[in-house]
Amino acid sequence: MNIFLYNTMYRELREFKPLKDEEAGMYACGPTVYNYAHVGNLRTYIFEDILRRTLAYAGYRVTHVMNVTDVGHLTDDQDDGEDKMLKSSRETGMSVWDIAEYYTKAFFKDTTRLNILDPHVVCRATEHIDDMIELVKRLEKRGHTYEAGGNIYFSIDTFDQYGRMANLNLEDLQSGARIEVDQNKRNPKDFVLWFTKSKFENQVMLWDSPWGKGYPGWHLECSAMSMKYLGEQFDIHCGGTDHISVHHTNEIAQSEAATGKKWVRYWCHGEFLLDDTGKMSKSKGEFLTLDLLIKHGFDPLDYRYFCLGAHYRSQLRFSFQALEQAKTSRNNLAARIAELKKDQVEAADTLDAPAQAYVDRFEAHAAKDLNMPRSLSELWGLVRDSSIAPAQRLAGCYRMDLILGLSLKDIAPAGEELLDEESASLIAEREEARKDKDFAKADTIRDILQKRGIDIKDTPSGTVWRKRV
RNA sequence: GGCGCCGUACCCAAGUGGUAAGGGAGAGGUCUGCAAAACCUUUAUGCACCGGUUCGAAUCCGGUCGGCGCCUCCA
Repeated sequence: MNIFLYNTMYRELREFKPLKDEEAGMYACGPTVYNYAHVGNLRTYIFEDILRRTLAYAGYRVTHVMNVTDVGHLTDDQDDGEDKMLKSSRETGMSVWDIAEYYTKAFFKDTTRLNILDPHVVCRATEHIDDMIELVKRLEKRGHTYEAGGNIYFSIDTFDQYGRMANLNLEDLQSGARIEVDQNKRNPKDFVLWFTKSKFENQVMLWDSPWGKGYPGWHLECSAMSMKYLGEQFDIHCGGTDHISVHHTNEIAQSEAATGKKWVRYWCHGEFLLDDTGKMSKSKGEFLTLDLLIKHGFDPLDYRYFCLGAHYRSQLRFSFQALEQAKTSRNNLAARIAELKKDQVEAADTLDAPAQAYVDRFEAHAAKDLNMPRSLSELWGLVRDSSIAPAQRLAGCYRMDLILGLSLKDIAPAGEELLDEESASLIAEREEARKDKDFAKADTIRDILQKRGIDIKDTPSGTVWRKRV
């Protein structure tokens, strides 16, 4: 299985060839834990999960590293704006450390519910300050830094290829210098590596450094931690599309300037999920969280399925109507899987040619830049191909689910779902009514059961029911 | 201003040179006490519009109109 990924660095699909045979190292930009994740954030982690699962499916030993940004950062490099962690702390009365802990837990609770596999390494910025300081020292030694106004800056003019991935034109950037306000910067796109002057009162996250007590610039952690866990050169770095022009651009500059080596081989970026107003934001009060979707009656996997319906590099507009359609579709899929499992049918150990043909196409679509809409379409094709034996179809579906992550194995066989007593007695009562030809009563009970999430089917061989997923 | 993207059926959404995947919704049929499910049939001679290239274009090129994202902490 040869995987092709769209590489932002070259703006084209390129075959994935890892640094080391059989191994794939990937670093994913993780959350800043000052608030709950919104579903737009989560879309990106679903994309990364698909990437990871596809690599593993293809036989690579994957090392998936993700950072957790638990250091408060300025809202921009101009030293204005607010520190998000501090802001959250002030608003909730919790300490910044507790805030970080609380939202980190909330984040992983969400990802777990979405069947997103835990990264092999989760690294917290606050636990890697020494590594960041070491990196700044290396940059200092190589002449890429300068001190001004108490802060240590990275000088982008000392790095040849600055802005290459983002197609930034340095002269255009320079011309914008006149309107910049930070007099400390030699070039307006220079960025801070280490702050020693905090304008914030109550700044509690401070560390000693050769340049004084302070805290790291926000690009630093990803460079320092990714290299620590994956080496100075590694295969894949991914994140949201918004990171291309600033965050990743600066990471590349400081990483490659420090080592003198090419850093990352494949850059993969997930597109945004939009809401009605366009961009999703956390600053508008209530925003779309996974919990909110659950409150509206959706299963987290409905959202995962919804995301699978669009390609990760396409913007996707969120709407409850579209999510509702995804939910229905997933439910129908589960019903078919349940039907295949009926009568103790087990997945076959090996695939015959007809089922394998579907799996082959599925793999081809996944391998071509993670085309989940197409892959999903092959799943549907297999599921409803009645010329193929249930055991074969099941086996094929399970294979596909290794990448899709829809928990198809967990679906109970038709008629074997757990049922609460009340529903069970309602079903029995309805049976009686039908025997007595009291169809009005039977239909009323059927409606009640419907509302409880139980579908009723009267077949020639008796009544069967199914719990919607 | 710089970078980039999109406009495909009623809805969501793939497809980037060879004649429109899939899902949701709808319609007809078989079945049923009625339903549901399942199965069969069905819903874009056309992919914003106008030109061009080509044997052939939703796909390439040019233009027009419309919509969007990033560039500032954000996935």
